Formats: sequence, C-alpha cells, structure tokens
Amino acid sequence: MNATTRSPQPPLTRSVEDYLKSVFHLTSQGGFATTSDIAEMLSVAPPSVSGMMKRLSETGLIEHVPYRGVQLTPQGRRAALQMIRRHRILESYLTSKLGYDWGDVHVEAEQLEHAVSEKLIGRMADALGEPRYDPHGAPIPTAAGEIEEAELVRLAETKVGSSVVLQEVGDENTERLHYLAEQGLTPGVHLAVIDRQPFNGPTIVRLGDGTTRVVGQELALLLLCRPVDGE
Amino acid sequence: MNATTRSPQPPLTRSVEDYLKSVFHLTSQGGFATTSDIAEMLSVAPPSVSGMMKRLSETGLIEHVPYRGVQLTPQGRRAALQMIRRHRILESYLTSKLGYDWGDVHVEAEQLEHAVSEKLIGRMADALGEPRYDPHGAPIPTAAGEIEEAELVRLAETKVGSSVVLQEVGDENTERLHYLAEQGLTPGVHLAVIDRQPFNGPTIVRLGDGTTRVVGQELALLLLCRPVDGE
DNA sequence: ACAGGCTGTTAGGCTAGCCTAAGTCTCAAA
DNA sequence: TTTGAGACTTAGGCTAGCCTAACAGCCTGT
Ligand SMILES: [Mn+2]
Ligand SMILES: [Mn+2]
Ligand SMILES: [Mn+2]
Ligand SMILES: [Mn+2]
Repeated sequence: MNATTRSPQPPLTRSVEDYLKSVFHLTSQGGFATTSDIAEMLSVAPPSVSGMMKRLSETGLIEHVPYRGVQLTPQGRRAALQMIRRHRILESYLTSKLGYDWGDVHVEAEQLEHAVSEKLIGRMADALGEPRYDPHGAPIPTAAGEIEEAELVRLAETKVGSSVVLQEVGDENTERLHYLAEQGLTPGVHLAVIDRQPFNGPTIVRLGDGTTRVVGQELALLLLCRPVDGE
Repeated sequence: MNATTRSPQPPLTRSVEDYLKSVFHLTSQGGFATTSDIAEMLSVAPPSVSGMMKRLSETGLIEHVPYRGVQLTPQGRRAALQMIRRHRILESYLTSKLGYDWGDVHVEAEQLEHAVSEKLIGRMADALGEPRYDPHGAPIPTAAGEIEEAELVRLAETKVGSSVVLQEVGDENTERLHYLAEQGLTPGVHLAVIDRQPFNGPTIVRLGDGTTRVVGQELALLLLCRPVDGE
C-alpha cells in the first residue's frame, strides 16, 4: 500500500483540476509539459507551478522530472479526462439547450466544470443524446474515460489542391469564434484548399457553396481538419 | 466616497456567499444572527464565524454588534438575495428540465450557486417561464432583488378545524423530502386540520382525496401553510 | 450584587495558492 | 570546454479560511 493507492482521496480543488487539464492539453502530442507553458496557460507565475507540481507528484497525479517537465500518471489522466468531459458536455448543453452562442460557452464551462456532479453531467449528456463532440468539434471523453484521438492536420499545413473537412477549432477566444462563424468556418464544413500564399501567407479555401475564404496563417494554424480520401 | 461605495468590489468568494445566505435566513424573522447559529448552519467553529464577521463588516456587507450578533447591510442583503435566487432557480431547473428528484436538488444547487453566471441564471429562468417558487415552495427573488414575504403558519400551530394549503417545506433534508412526497405532502396540497394530540403530539390532517395523515410535531413544525379564508 | 455558565472573541497555528526575489540548472553558442 | 541566457526551483512572504485553546463579556439565578 503506497501513496498512490492509499484509500479515499480528498476531492480535488478547483486549482488542481485546472492544472491537470493544462498538463493534459500540453502533453496531448506526447512529451512533457513545461513549467512555463503551464504558467502561461493558467496565468500564474512559474514558481506557483513549481510548487503545485511538487504537491501533485506527491499525491501521485503527475510525474515530475525536475528541470524537464511533467506528465500525467494514469490517475492524473483519469481525473483530467473527467474534467474535460465535464467541460465539453457543459459547453454542448449550454449551446443546445440554453441558446448560448458557441463563443460564450467556454468561459461559463470553465467555472461550472468544478461545481457540477457526475450525476448532473450524466443527465445533461443524456438529454443531449450522449454527444460525441462539443460545439467546437472537440471529442467528448466517455464516462469511462475514453477519448477519440483523431489524426488532424492544421489547415495551414494542408496540401494545396486537397480536400478537407474542418473538424475542430479552439474554443478559448470568443471573438475568434464569432469571426469564424461569420465566415462559415464551423466544424463539419467541407473545404477545398485552392491556394496558399508564400512566406506564411494565407490559405485560400472554397466552401461547399462555391464561395471562397482567405484564411490568415495564424488562424489557419488553429483550424484542425480531417483530410478527405481520394483527393 | 466611503468604504461601502468604493468602486469595483472584488467578486465574493464561495465562503462569503454562504455566510451571507446564512445570515439572511437567520434574520428573516428580524433580529440578529448569532455567531453560534451561523457556525452551526455552516458546520464551522464559532471562531471562524467571528473572524469572517469581522471581515464582512469591514467590507460593508454586514453590521456586527460584538457579543450581540449580525445583520445584513442593504448591500449584503442584495448579495444574499442574489445567491438565493440562483439557488432556487437552479433547484427549479434541475427538477423541471433534468429530471431531478426534489430531495436531491438542494445539494447540487448548493455548489452550483457559486459557479453560475447571472446570464446562465437568466437563461434558466427564461426556459422555465420565470418561476415564482422553487420545488419546495420557497419564493424565488426576482432579478431585481425583490422577494415575496408571505405570512405562513407552521402546520403544528394551525387551529384544529381550519383549512390550510401547504405552501413550503424545508429543502435541506433528502430523506425528509422523500417521505413527504410519499405522503403526498407537497406544496399546493389542501389540508383540513382535523385533530391534534396533546403534549406536542401529532397533527392529523385530511387531504383532498379524503385520506388522512398523522404528522408528528417535529415534521409539522417544518410544514409552512397558508390559511384558507372563511374556515 | 455577583458568581457561574454560556456565548463570543482573541491568540496563535495550519494549509492551499498565489506572489517576488534570489539562487540553480541546462544547453547551445563561442 | 567554457559560459551566459533563459528556464526552473527555492526561499520567503502574503491572504483566505479554517482550527483549538485561552480569555472576555453577558446575563440569569441566587
Ligand atoms: Mn476551470
Ligand atoms: Mn470546446
Ligand atoms: Mn453554497
Ligand atoms: Mn429549495
């Protein structure tokens, strides 16, 4: 019986929950999450992160290699995925059932995710028909803690001439989401990549209705797409 | 420009919000809320209350008369009513829209009330048609901070032979609420008070369907009724 | 009028989480 | 191989919110 298996864990605090989510997101492509990346993502000073990492590794939620970074333990990953499920179910529910704009749900969910019970998340998921994606196209982990891992490519890195489906967009920036919605660049839309300007220039795409959009590189890096076969 | 009008208040913490609600409930019949009553209601030690009362009176949310008790200032009352509105709208929403049992909503709302935005409460209230009472019959303050103050009488103190309508029941105890629901003792039900046993004995009532219920004094003190005219 | 019991407050201490300032480590460039 | 910039940690300090132990005020019964 060591520390990681010692019986009933006290409930995680709001802060701890947010740290775990950050580490999950920062390590989703593999590797370590660094102190400064976590600090920036959570808007805290780096020493605050060092301190929290120390505590979290003592409770067995992360693995900390000093001066290298951190990774989630299986236990930490479970907790992170539960939070992400909560967040995305909440976003979906607010959008579908309470008329929220997809640009506004993130901020609200960021608070609510720490206050809702598993039961409530279950009821919401049920009312929605167990959605698989949130309003921004991000996959929703199952109650069992499984999450779909798709191989997506940024629009900025697609081959000119190829066809893709816009799958997922970042949900943190309200104005960006409003702009994307205006442009018709929402998850599920079919895009033909017709050109890309050199020197980190914009990508030009054609939508299903024949209209085109000029998507700057900064934005095009944040639009995750699924390539369409046979093109 | 004094302390109470000094510009943008920092948002209230979870603890502060719960203390304000307690003071509101404990002073709803007038008078002061005492340190020990607050301590018991919030399950904290009396010195914790003393400390918090000091801080809250410094920020102008309560008036503290040492060794006497506390009362809400207008500002504290506004904040308390806002929390009570949130709590009761949440209870109503969970019950009406997500299939929650009326015995379970209180615990969930107690957490959520600190995490929901005014906007979300507004959407929920809207989806419900601006309800005036929560599932336990308690009046819901308006967004403007008005609350209905009805003159209710405990069932235990009604006149034998009189007729009443059950208006409101306490929402804190899950088992009690389950029992009341089983007995058909829910807000809105019409009761004829047909007898009361002496020595703090039970009250016997007849429901609309002709069946009778024997309600022990402890319970009968918690059932708030509105007398029906002309009886 | 006052003693004792109860209630309330003060004193002092703890943890979680944050901060800034001051080291320490790493790694790449010279 | 050395060295310095930048990243990271350690040291020390702060607030909120809780606790227990000790002290103070209040009031009721005598
Ligand atoms: Mn959050
Ligand atoms: Mn999202
Ligand atoms: Mn609460
Ligand atoms: Mn209620």
